[in-house]
Amino acid sequence: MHTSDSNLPPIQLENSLTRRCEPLVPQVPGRVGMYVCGVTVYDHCHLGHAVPAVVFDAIRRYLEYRGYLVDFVVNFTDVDDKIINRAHAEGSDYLAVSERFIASYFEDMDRLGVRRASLYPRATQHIPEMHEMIRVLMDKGAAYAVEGDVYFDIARFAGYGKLSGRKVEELLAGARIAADSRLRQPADFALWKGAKPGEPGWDSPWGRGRPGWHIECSAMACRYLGQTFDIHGGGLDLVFPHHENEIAQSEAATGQPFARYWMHNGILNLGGQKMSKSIGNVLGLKLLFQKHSPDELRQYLLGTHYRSPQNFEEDGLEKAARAHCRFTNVFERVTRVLAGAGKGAGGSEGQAALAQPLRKATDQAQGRFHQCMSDDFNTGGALGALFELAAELNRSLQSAETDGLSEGLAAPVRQARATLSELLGVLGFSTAPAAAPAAARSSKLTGKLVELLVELRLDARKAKDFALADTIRKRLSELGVELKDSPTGTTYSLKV
RNA sequence: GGCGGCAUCGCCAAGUGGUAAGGCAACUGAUUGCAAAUCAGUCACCCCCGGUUCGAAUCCGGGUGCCGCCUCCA
Repeated sequence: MHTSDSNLPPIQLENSLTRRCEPLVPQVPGRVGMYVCGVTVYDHCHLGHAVPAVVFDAIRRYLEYRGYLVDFVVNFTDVDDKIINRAHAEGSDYLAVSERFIASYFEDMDRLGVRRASLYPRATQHIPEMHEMIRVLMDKGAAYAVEGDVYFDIARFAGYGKLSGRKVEELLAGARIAADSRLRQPADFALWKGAKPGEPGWDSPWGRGRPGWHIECSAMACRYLGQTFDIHGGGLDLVFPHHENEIAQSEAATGQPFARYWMHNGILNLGGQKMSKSIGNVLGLKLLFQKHSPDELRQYLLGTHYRSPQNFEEDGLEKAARAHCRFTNVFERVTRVLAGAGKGAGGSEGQAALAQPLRKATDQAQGRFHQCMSDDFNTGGALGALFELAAELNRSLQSAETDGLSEGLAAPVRQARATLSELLGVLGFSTAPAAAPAAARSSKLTGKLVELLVELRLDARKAKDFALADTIRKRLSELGVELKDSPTGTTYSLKV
């Protein structure tokens, strides 16, 4: 990994709390504490869940690339109404449900190439920490118990509304909040919910019950990252009430600022509405994996800025897949040309003139990549820079493909490939020249069989039996094997 | 109703004061037995109306449209 390089632009990010772009200055130099809201594990993940996962994965990777040590915490909400309901419906218990979907979550995220966070704390394993925070809030008079429930008194926290821009007076009116006469004001929220019969519960000073939704994040973030930490992330849809309430209860309890920077990813829409389980317009990841590779999904998700809303279109993933092909193609090509390097000495004259522009393009791409990523993690712009490098690399390879690669051009070509590969890696793509060629991905027998057909087809082409050659290519294509002829031979690739 | 966000080529999408990156699609040409890939070329005055400025997609005011949140939600 890189160490800090003073030549690189300082990292700036848009802070939801201040609504401004601010330089990232970690509390502890060289070290970033980051907490991102994970999922409530009551079902499989859909594409909407992949947005923050992939986005913050890329952010984390970039921070580490820049030399920061990142303490990255992602929570699981493993007890709540939906989990309990599902358990009831299945005749199992909440643990069985949450365990199953935590496993499913890891399965999907691993496949997506999301690097594991430093820690995945679960709500039910941090009941004592939550009790302690609630107790402090009670002692300070910021919380009150009613019939086994404990509520946070928003009137006792002066900063309430500072994240979401809401005014307490308006919340007091509480247009859409069902009036609960037991509450001091309608917008007070539960820290602890008394357990109803048949519900899971934990003993507490206020009676048997379970945690409110917001308290887990406060308790676990403080436990692992400290009362004040650097970055708190999550979906834009969590700003209110979830994150607002996290701030209120944490800061009321500790008297310290909670997260210093808040980052919110835009929401993925489908059919003009948020992709959401309750609306029913979701695309499950497991389903998408049948048609698309992890890199294609990542290309789609990182093609747009993380804060922008993204509207899912029918052919959106298809386009992203085609776009990503440019990278896989250029890597294949470089590998092929490098393998044949030295075989033909021709073209050195013309190729010598290509070396310098390629070096320059490599430097430029690197510079632009950093410039974009430093400026609030502009992955779309960064990808644009990488496409330009890919194009320059292709340009350089034009003559080398037929005439052989000259000695002088080989070095900058290797350098360009290394840079492209490295920077794609920073964004979390698995595309890389070293990545197993198609043949190695398939079972040995499949590879040998395809090679056999390619050989037979080559004989046919030599014999000018193009009808047979085309039939072989067409039939293989129908089976998901794409053949590509080039001056240096035929290569093939397997679809997904 | 309140609070936020967004509006750039057919589609996706960068760009935050100096006359519009990139990708997909399309068209023309090169290459190819044909494909694919690749290269070259073509393809936008930035939702509307005012204002500030020598100069605005970029700043200010006013509209319009879409989305999110205010209930569980990435």
